Amino acid sequence: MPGADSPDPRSPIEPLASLGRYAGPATLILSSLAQGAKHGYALTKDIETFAQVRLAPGTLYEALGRLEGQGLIEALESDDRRRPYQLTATGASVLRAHLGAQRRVADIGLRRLSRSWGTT
Amino acid sequence: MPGADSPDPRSPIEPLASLGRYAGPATLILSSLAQGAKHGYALTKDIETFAQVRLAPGTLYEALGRLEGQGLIEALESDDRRRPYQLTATGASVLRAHLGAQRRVADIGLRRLSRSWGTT
DNA sequence: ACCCGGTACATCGTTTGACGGTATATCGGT
DNA sequence: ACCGATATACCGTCAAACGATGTACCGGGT
Repeated sequence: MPGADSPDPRSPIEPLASLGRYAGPATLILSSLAQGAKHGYALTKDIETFAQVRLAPGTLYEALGRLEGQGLIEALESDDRRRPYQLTATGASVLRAHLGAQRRVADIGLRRLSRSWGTT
Repeated sequence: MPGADSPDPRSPIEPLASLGRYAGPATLILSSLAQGAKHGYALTKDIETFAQVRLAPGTLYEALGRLEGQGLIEALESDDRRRPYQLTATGASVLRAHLGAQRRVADIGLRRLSRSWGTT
């Protein structure tokens, strides 16, 4: 029986997040921008769609500021009130390395899981 | 050095971490335990090996406490001074869901990257 | 014309996780 | 006996994540 008598399963098992502070707003933003330039609000929506994660406005805009300061993204000047950002070459290579590592780690974990906790 | 004309590339592009606060000590710990029960120090070493991430002692033991409190892992009584932990059934299913989601997101990001920033 | 909800961004205070340093103790090898 | 590796615990600090709040503009419906 899926342990129901344990101390404090504080949240009901949401896939991402739910493991303490969610790890990667930055990763999600960069992954979204990998598709093409977007402004903040569009990022929120896109991320919500492809990752099922809702970033709080504070999280989003603060992360954008940081990523820009690190040269991973850059702002495009806007015609209207929207502030679009695009990935820089550095950003793309950092993201590639990061996602690669993340994917390798996830694969290892999943392999270990099926060995000891076989779904099969 | 790579990309030196941007504002503040604060760290030199280490694969994991380097994107602000690293996201997933909890994930790493659970993934390590998916292989079998381990005590704290052994976890540090294993994680260092399979993920190239060095968890600070504080990070490790505090995370262990939280994970136990959430019923995702449980302590085994020890013969000596080591405190081994093992994954619970809940922990295994949470981990599986999390790694699955993480892997899907990573795949999407990588696919987007190769479309717009072709590695090929 | 008016209102309302969606779009869009900025800023602030609080919480909490990540981190590293320090302390402590034991064990094995030389 | 010493020293480094093993092993855990307990801090204080810092920054990131978050939600709330505030602002403002735009378009559609009534």
